[in-house]
Amino acid sequence: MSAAREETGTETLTAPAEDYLKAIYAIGKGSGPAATNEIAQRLAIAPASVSGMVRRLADQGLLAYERYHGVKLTESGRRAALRTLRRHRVIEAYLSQALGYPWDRVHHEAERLEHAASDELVDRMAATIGEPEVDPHGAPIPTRDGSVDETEYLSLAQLAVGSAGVVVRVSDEDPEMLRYLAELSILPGKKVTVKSRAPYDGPITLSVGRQELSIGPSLAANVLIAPLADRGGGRG
Amino acid sequence: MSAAREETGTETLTAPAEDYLKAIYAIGKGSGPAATNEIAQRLAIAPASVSGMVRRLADQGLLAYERYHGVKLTESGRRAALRTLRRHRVIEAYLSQALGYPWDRVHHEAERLEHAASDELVDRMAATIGEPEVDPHGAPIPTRDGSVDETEYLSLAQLAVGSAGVVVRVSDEDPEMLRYLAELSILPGKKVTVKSRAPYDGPITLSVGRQELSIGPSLAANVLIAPLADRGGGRG
DNA sequence: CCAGAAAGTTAGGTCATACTAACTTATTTT
DNA sequence: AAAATAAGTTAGTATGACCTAACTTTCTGG
Ligand SMILES: [Mn+2]
Ligand SMILES: [Mn+2]
Ligand SMILES: [Mn+2]
Ligand SMILES: [Mn+2]
Repeated sequence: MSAAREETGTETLTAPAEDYLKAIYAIGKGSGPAATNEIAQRLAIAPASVSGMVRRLADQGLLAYERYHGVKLTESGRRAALRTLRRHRVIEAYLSQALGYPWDRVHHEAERLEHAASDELVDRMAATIGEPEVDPHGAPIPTRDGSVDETEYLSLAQLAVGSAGVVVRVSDEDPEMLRYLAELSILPGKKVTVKSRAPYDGPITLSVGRQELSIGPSLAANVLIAPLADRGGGRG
Repeated sequence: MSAAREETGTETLTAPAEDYLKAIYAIGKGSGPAATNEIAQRLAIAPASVSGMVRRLADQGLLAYERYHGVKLTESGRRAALRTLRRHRVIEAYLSQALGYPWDRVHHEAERLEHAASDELVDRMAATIGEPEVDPHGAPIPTRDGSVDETEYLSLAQLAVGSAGVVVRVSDEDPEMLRYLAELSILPGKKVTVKSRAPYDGPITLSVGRQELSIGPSLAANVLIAPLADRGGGRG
């Protein structure tokens, strides 16, 4: 076996490479293999381009790649992904807490800064705002040494009718959605109770605080919940 | 004249393009033309590569380029250069003031962040630290609308023996030099008096506060001074 | 189990940015 | 003013990252 250019140590990754690794990590959280098409879709890139990039990343020892069968992160790839994820989330938290940046725009800004900020800067940011454990959307921040809370939560769309939970996390990419969630006051930390769910992708009615409201299932799918132990938490 | 692709508006500049524009601005402060070799040297790039890049920037309407005779910034190029310079210096000031970043390392960090930070972020940073007018090395920060103080100062190497001045600015790129200057307490705002200068590039003796010290001319050339009006300020 | 659909790859471009080597133009020196 | 030197450009190559079009492999459902 003619060993390809293995990881020689810490050759610096390009911004696109870091974004690929993050995307691959996000798909199947490092467990299952990530499909070319899904990577392509997440990054808004043609599948053909993904094939090419994936080969390069595999040559660098960051991915295990089997032609026609998707990719998985290697240990080294996972470390790199988590390093970028930490940067991204610390930056989001810092922008939000230290600079009053609105929560619907931190993601876009962090998406570029994550590739430019040094570890030292990121650590200083984290220290300055008191070593936050989650970003403004509730996503857990990996630690310096590369561990993360990988708890999987139910989405609001999966929560059983009648049960209650606390919003732990919302998806962070769509500014318009974030503004709408804030308007409805569906925010990390808020307690919600599912009142009803209409069939055939119908609206979900819930109470947040003292208000009652009704949202569509695709919005609900973007809100993750930690169930409060009362009336069972499984899918309804 | 077959008009090349003129500036169509605000096509986003790449990081290398922004660095070229900054370098060209720094050479001859927008007045004289910048020589290919000098651009190459500042950016640590081969002269041949500069020829290529300069042509592309000229095609974008950012430079006036005459083959074999160097380049000048156009109005649009100058604006772009000052936009990047503002980002760079605000970032340096912010890192230093808000995050306690040491002054010998802010430049390196800002050199990357300047290409990733949005105008909004830079403006928030500036606001947070009270709209600074100079960066940690004393360089003036361009305003949002693109004006800068372009006062030219004498260097400590040019200051007449016997005359005094205030350190306004030191060059910012070499961390080791910056640490040494801090050690000698040659810092922006400090008053210095030139006591003597030995011929043939000999050491320059000066007093800073109550201490007397002696530095080489190449270090002195990196320290800019606002003369205090007493015993004439011209070259000695 | 096999045809059609879906998924994925290769082939062949493009663009930006850099390099070295070879050449051309400009400047300086004699 | 010619020769020598310095400065600058072109030619040809490489790499990374993207694209579309055409092809191949895998999956699926009848
Ligand atoms: Mn984000
Ligand atoms: Mn990114
Ligand atoms: Mn600087
Ligand atoms: Mn830069």
